[in-house]
Amino acid sequence: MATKDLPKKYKSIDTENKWLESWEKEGVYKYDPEVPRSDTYVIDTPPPTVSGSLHVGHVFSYTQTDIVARYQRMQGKNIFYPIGWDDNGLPTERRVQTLYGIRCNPTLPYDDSFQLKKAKSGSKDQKEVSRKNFLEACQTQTGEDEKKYEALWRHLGLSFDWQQQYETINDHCRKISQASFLDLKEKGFVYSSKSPTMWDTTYQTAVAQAEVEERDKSGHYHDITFKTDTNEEFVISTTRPELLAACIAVVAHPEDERYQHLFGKHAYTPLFNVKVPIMKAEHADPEKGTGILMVCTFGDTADVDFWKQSDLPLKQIIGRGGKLIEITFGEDEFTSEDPEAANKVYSELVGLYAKQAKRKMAELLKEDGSLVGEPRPTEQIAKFYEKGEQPLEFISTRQWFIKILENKSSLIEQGKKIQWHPEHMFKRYEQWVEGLNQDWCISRQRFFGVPFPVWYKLNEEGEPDYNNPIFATEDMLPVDPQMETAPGFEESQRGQANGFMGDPDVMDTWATSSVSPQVSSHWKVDQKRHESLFPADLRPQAHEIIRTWAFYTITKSWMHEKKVPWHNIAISGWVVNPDRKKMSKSKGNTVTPEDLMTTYSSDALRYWAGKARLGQDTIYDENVFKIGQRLGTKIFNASKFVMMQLEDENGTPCEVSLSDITEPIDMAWTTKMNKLIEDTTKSFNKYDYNIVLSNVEASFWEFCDLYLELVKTRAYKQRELPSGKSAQATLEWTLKTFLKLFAPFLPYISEEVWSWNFASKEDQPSIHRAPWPVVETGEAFKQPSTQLIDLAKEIMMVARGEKSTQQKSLRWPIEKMEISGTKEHLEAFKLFEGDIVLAANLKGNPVTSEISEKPSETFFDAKVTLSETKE
RNA sequence: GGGCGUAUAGCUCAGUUGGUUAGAGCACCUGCCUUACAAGCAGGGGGUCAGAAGUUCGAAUCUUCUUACGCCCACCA
Repeated sequence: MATKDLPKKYKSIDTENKWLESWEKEGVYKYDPEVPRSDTYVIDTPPPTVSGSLHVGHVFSYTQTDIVARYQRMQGKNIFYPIGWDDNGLPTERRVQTLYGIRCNPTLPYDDSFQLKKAKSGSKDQKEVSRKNFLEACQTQTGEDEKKYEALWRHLGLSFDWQQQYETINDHCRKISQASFLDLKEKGFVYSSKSPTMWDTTYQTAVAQAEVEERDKSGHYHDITFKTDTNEEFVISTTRPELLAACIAVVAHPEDERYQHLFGKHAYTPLFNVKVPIMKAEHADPEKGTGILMVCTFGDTADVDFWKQSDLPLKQIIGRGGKLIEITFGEDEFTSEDPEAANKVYSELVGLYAKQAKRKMAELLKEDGSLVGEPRPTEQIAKFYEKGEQPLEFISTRQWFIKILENKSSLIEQGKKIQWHPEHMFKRYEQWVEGLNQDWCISRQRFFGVPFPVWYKLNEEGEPDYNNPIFATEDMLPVDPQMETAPGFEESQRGQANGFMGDPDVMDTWATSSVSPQVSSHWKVDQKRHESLFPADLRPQAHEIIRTWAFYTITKSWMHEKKVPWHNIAISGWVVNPDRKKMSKSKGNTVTPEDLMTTYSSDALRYWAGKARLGQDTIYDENVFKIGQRLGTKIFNASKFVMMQLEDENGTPCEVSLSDITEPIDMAWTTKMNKLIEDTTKSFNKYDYNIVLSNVEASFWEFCDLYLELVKTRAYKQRELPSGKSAQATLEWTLKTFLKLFAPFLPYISEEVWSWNFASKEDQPSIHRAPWPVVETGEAFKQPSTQLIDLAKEIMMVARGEKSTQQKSLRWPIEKMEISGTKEHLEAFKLFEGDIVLAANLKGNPVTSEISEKPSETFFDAKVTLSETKE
């Protein structure tokens, strides 16, 4: 292409649209399954949660992975870079509920005439629909969102192989997830048990330790008087008086002087008159409250621990929905000295949410005279489900668990076998594993997720036999036990006495995400493919999910095959506000990535992401987009200019090759570029892509402002001579090299310029499949030092500085140039004197004089005198 | 309370194994239409490298302590 046909200005949006279509059409990023594992680079891409829209944080981290992928591709690797959508789980359910105004009721039958309609915003009415209808709605919605996500990712230039696309709810993922469950069961890592579990009352599901976060919560101390069976009194301080009916004991620290006389005695709870033992407990802190406290089932983890190692009864009064459930004093474990009075009090509480019950209880205690003074406000910290709004309760339910606790040390060992980038992120992993105190609860009492491939026999009373579950076999997968019949039964026996029932739960979304490498490799489905893709080379992810995604993936890979899931894990930082707090999604969405790409270009956003170090938080700063955008424009202009040097008056390109590079200053430049290639390749191999971009960027500006300025006249005016050819050959090779170095970061502008001439010259239609530059060894790169460039730079600075000080244009002629330097430096100067004369617009030749010592801070003493007139 | 990270110019960040006078971009000031680029170019001002002590001929860089901020974990009566 001749430069006269190029547009005057660079329009990124047109260029980007052109190339993203072309890449897909030409299959530039396609994975080739025939290439051996050793030449393949496998990425375990995070499947983004499909719940609305992507924000700048996604753009940031996904680009960083893409940069690595593109580099590896140019290194000649066959890239396996799939993209999946995480559409499982609560975020989708919540979104569907509000968008369509529907709610799942698993007892309803499927309605095939049901029409999905968007609900009016703000409408609180929710129509109940069957499980199947609900799941269909979820799939419709995620399908829509996924299309939007895909469009954004494509425009951002992420080099996925779109044919490897998957959704975590599809048959394949369900099959792998269920196969994983069965394999772990087979290997003895899975068990189910009924025990107190952290429970979210809003979503009515169990949650795992990893999904729990702590938040500040204001509460009130209630000082309540208890009486003992020896008619003594003491006061406990509690923030949860509503659990009084669930009190099973009163405890104080074994060495607490104040309560020695009470140990071994019993107390009566106020209002309910329940006789409970007064016991010693290490966890009671004499400094807190009154030092004596009630144990309820369950107020917190300490209660759970205490209950577990005691023989005391379990009194569950909080129901799955967070309300106080029906109980009767005088029956079973709910003993009371005065059941009638106790039931009367409790009748005022039953059906209330815990929060309401707390207030009611305060009133009742006050009337009763058991409340000392008024409740006192206090700040406390409570555990919340990360997506929930109400504090978690401990509720005894049956759940599936994976055995983590007995395998901690093996799992830490596995973590050590993986290269962490940055290295210190391993500490987070290690510390998390060390601190675990619960097995991994993988069952959730939800609907949109992967079901457990399990049924239970029902006995003659219709009660399930949990001790002898019926597991599906692998050939049945994926299976939905709610829809499909248990082996050995007829569908008519579902729910009948002596029949069967399907396990109603679904798996934690992490139970699926944690097999993402196996989902991609088709573990258990295509063994040959699995072996060629597993373990992966790279897992990119954010640091806050080291405790979930990274940990669970490492765990499962170890349990299934005693292998690490990947050899490297790259942890991206967060995008933060200037106050260093994580940018909230809502804030990030005020400016959408689409807007930013239109305003600044995809390359500009990628520039911003590429400048950030792995693991380091980055401040959201649109200034950086501007700089990236400017760089794109500069590459366009400079490239155009270089091409102009490489064609004759008719626009016909000149043929030059590396052997034409003969001028010492040109060789000094190529040598400098060689060093850049060497350094950047080293950095890239260490995943320090941000250093690569900074170095390439700085070198490129030096190329434009120094080297190009220095040799352009020679290249143009001496085009027929060897000296001109030397400059041309250097310019061509340098531009080609820069384009390749920029390509992983700025795929659009580099592809655009590549397409002008290099694509046909190098016989490689896409720069993204062109080889990464290697350190050259030919004659053109033999210049022993790069110092010539520095010498030339110094002279240029003196000339430019004088013109600037005199407020003259840079083309203003120089009358006289006097250079003093050592013999060695003057000889070096001779090598590029001609370029200086041309570039500085010097009349005549420089006057040189030899001095014995080099000036202290410069190479030369240089002085220029400007001409009187511009001519 | 435990662990990890960060602190360099007004702002955003580089600074490789300790080595002359600590760098870049943005912003600011002064100029300049130069075979591409005014979204450009040239020149300039601006820093006790968070603080203290130590190791060293030499410290932004290594050690110890302190401070501030961020994150993870623990503390939940």
